[in-house]
Amino acid sequence: MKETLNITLRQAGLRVTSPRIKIWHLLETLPQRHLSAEEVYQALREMGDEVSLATVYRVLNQFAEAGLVIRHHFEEGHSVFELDEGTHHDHLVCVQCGKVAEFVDEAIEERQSIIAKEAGFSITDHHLTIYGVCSACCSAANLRA
Amino acid sequence: MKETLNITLRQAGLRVTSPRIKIWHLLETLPQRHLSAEEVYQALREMGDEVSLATVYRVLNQFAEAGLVIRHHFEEGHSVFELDEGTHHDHLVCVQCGKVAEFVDEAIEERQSIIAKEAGFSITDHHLTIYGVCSACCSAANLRA
DNA sequence: CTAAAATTGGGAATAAGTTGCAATCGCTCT
DNA sequence: AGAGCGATTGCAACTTATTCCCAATTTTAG
Repeated sequence: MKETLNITLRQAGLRVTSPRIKIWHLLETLPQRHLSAEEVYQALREMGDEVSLATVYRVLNQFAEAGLVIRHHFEEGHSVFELDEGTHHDHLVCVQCGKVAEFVDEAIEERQSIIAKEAGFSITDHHLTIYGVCSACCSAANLRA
Repeated sequence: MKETLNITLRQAGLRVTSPRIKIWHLLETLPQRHLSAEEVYQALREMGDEVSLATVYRVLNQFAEAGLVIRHHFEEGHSVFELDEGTHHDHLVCVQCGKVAEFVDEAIEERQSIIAKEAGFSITDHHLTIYGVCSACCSAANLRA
């Protein structure tokens, strides 16, 4: 896996540096797949792998540029990054706790192509995000009420 | 129309003030339906209707809260607002010229509800945006190539 | 191992949006 | 129409998210 990263970085024209390795490793191993720059920074700091915040931002931008990660703009006022595993999916975001779930729906994908074609658009990308309250937060709200 | 606004504002629990009238009027009359707070501020200033930027932000938030406008988070790092004409729609954004087109697709809407239900989410909102190159920009690109 | 080029850290700078507060305005009651 | 009170505004100071600047350090080709 380490080899893979070296090669990947080189292909992207990026030198293999400690911050880049740490950030990549974090994204690869953390169970939470969707992280903000700040969260990446904190997570690294907590595991003793200090990387300056400026560098976290720079590296995430470079990774995004190189297509290694995907940047999302949910409704929170900051970007969220996720490793690009090559498998496209859309998102369900809990507006209460911020948790993110993923899904794919062939029917929707298909309709999108049709719509774009009808409008004369040549699709480059698309983002479908469903916002709502997750089951956990729903129950919590009910208890409180 | 003026009466309508008065009533609408009252129903939202908002007093009928000059900034709110100006901003509403702007959103109603400008051909460009999708505006950022900054753009609203500039447009007003250009037509001699000064409203402080802080107030523009406050009013747009209140309008959004009251459901009079819809707030979008496209990929630009700032919110854009659009008058809510009551007809839900999603967006096609040209990544070349920035033009925004709207569309609705019942099949997609339906699938979304199903997906949310399956995930135990209680939907509050959703944004589907298709990014691509519009026909005009496509032809332009072809001519150049 | 060396030097040039890339990268980093840290703080200052910027952009977008929010907030505290005193002055002003809109609305209700008379 | 006028008074009073709470809502609203403008301004400036403050967040938050992110980028920029630059001296010091690290990578990598040779």
